[in-house]
Amino acid sequence: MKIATWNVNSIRTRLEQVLNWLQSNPVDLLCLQETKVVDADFPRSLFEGMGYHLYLSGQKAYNGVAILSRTPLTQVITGFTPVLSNLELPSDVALLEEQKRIIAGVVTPGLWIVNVYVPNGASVGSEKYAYKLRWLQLLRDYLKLILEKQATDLLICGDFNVALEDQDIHDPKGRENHIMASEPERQALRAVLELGLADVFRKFTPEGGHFSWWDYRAGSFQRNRGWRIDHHYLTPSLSQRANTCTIDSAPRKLPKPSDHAPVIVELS
DNA sequence: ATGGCTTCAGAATGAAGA
Repeated sequence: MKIATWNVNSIRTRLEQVLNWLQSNPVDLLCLQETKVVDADFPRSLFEGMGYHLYLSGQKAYNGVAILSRTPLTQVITGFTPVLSNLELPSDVALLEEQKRIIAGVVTPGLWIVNVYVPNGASVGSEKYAYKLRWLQLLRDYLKLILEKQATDLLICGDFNVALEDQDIHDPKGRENHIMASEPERQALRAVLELGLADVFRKFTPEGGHFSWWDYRAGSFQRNRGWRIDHHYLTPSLSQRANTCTIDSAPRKLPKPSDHAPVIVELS
């Protein structure tokens, strides 16, 4: 089974590229972020024609996530509240649910897939930064409940907008005050992973210098000045089943690319 | 360089991304 994550920066703008990529890379599951379209306007038909079932959580202009799956998913949920609803909901949950950033479902009995688009956070100390940290806190609560009550195995993938290690950044100088690399962001993501999730890319590639995002500006891709911020995190028994995890930078070389590259994990 | 580029929305020397 192959599972890919890709922040496409608008599915309508990237439609042809995503379709072409799927033709060459017929993954079983494709998790998309930044679809930037309401569900009614999502270009479903060509994906359905390729045999995919679509599960969407989109909004106008910003954010938006989708899962494309060759087999139907069950128990598909969007947002945090379907999982948290039996608990006392935090007072700011409505604010955190406004932005469409999380969708999950069951692939096979006991195997959950979660697709996230973690907030960017703008700049360290900003209001959006606080929102990002709070969002990661709620993500932890959400995953804890799924892992305790529902999942035997879980894979969470997506655009995390955090580089956990300095070697995931082309130039980590000044990273302490840089969005996506500050210590509070790293700690917030580590707290999520402490539930028992591991970065499967590192199982195969211990060294740094591998990136999944390159800024559009200043020729960053051509100079390979990138960041590794798109990840697959797996529970231990699922991680044991992983055979490869690769970043496909080919789509980043095309005209009018997304600024992110797809990341693919293969499980036996 | 509070820059560089790209997207959407809608008419802003815009907001947001990362």
